[in-house]
Amino acid sequence: MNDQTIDVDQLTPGARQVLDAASRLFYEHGIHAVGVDGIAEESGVTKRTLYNNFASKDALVTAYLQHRHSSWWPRLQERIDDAAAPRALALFDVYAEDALHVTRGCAFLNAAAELPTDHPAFAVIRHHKASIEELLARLVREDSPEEPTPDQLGRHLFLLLEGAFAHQGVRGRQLITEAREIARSLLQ
Amino acid sequence: MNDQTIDVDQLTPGARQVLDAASRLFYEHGIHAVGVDGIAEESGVTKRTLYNNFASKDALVTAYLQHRHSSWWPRLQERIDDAAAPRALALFDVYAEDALHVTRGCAFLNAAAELPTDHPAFAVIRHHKASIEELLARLVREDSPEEPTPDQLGRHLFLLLEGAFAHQGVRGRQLITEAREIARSLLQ
DNA sequence: AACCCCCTATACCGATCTGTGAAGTTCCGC
DNA sequence: GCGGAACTTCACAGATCGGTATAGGGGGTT
Repeated sequence: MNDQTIDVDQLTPGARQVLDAASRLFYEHGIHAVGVDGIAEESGVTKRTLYNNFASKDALVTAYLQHRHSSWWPRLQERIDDAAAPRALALFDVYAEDALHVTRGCAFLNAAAELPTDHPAFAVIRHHKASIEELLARLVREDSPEEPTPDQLGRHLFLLLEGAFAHQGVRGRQLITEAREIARSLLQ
Repeated sequence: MNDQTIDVDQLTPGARQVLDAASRLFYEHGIHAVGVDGIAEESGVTKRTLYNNFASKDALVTAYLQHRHSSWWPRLQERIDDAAAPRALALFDVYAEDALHVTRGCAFLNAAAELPTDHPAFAVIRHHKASIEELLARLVREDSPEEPTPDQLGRHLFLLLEGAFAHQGVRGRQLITEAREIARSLLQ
């Protein structure tokens, strides 16, 4: 399924440093505001090493989002597995915890705001958001089988979650806890 | 209140062309992806004229968002005035109509994703979003006085609206109509 | 030993970035 | 017809952009 995911453990040390530095800088300052010179300097590696490991800046941007998704997703799954019904609230909990260091909102929506829709990374963005929406829909179907319209409830929770997350960089992190409270009341 | 708004009618013709072209390009391609050379070329004026009317690219970015808010807000108010209760749904209607040409989601959230938080335009972004949230809260208080927690319902609608709008560039425009349907059911 | 891979350093490419300088033109109100 | 605002063209500055070139060092495998 995820044939494109980045296996961090098999990256060369230099490549790992490049990806880490690029992730920090892209998220903090935006993609177009960060140059490859800055990434190389921040990662303690020369541009030659950067281009030995990543074909282009665009490829590095794609790897940034792929890695962000593929390292976060198992952590979310773990929290879902440990949660009691309604497990959908576990997503809000994870987002609320992340909010302490994820101070500029959703990295995927931020990237979508900057990239052309035919950029290779755009497929990663769509995959990430579709995964979350499908996960919420499944959790609602399984945990609230008496619900007459589980699909609509799933989308309802998705909009609450993403609305709060999208505004995190503008409004701050209390919005996500308010969204969780609203979601909790919806799930009885 | 709005001492910083741009009065389009008293801009010089060249300045107006610059602002229009910059607005198109900033929204379509992002702020950092667009250079002043491209804005000058697209607007049919020279860079000299651009800098005679705007102190810097940052000032032009700020004017772009100020104008976008100050030209859209009266149109929204008009629709609110003409709407029947619950008037909050009129916001969803306006967003749904805008979606036909506003294909890359919210210009203010997109800008917030690219700009540093101390950029002058960031205050415009916060003002815009606070205005919408306050408007929704007021409409709910006035139209649904029987509601036990009108503030929470207002925030609930805000999150639905903004969640759908934020995803418009990724998921397309049917999400906003689904959000409207959910909002309608919440308002009975 | 030879080889290969990954790394280093430094210099360079053409293009583009924001912003400025100087000088000349068009148009409008007085 | 004059002044001035707004415009034009052209050139340029200094920096930075993404990306490449050359040359060599360090360590592990065979």
